[in-house]
Amino acid sequence: MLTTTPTLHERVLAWYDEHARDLPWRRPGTAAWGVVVSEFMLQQTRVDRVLPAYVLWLERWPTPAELAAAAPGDAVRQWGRLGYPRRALRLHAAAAVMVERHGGEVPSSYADLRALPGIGDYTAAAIASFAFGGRHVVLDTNVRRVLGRLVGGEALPPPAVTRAERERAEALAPPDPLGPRWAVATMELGALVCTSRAPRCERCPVLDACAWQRAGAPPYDGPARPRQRYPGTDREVRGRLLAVLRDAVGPVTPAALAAVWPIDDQRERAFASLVADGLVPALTSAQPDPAPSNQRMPDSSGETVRQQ
DNA sequence: AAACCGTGGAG
DNA sequence: TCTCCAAGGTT
Repeated sequence: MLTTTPTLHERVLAWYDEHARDLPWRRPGTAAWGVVVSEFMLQQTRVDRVLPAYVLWLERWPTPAELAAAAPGDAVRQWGRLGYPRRALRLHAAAAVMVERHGGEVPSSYADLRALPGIGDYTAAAIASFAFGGRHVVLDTNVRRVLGRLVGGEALPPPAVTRAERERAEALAPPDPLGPRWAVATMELGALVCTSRAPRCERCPVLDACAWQRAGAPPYDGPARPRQRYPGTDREVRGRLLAVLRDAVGPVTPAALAAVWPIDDQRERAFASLVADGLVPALTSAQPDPAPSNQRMPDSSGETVRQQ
């Protein structure tokens, strides 16, 4: 019988068929909205942390319309400690646009998706591909790393997406029959095998074709990657303020906020940025439950004030 | 276009 | 322990 050696594409897809994780947003029948929610949550957040949050979110808001009808503050609270809580506000805003301009449905085209708040190049391509079967170049950190090693022969991709990377990804897009699965498969390969720190090259289905491996797996030598500091920065202060505001059952006193960080001007600056982002307004707007009026609530100018 | 925006787990 | 960084987006 006639056998031909599998192509690189076929090998990656075969690997995916055997090793892909069973993630809820990949299950057949998942609504586009589920894909949207998963993609927002997965922005800079690992799968294992997203899983429980994803389930709870969809139980509470199974459709864009239901989220859009909720208060933004509820979205931020439901977001919990996933991180980057502006994503919760943007997801809420995106749901509102879906209701207002797309009949309550998730738009299927890349252009319409790209126009929604919180959706950039990657997320638009991902939703269009995964939820609607479109074929787009999906260039996330995993794909960038996989292609960078496999084709480019480099340990890690440069700090920002380059044109060369995009052209390389387009050149490698498989012919039609393999379709949009190429994107998920390469992402999964990057997540499980071709990892950033300690790649499991023994398990790689295309090890023999890897330019980086062939070159002896040289270390990264590109431009310095910006290191993200956290301790002592405004981000840490924001995080602490957020935790207080998010977890508060009733009104929040200025003293409770002050207790979070001892440096007054830094704390006030962080607070002001939370106001500007809409996070403080969302978290301190009148709740349906507790009685309003003379509650002491933070204000936009400083942290000392009361609710209207 | 460089810097900023949370949080937590892995190595 | 401490560093790195994780399905990015926005300004």
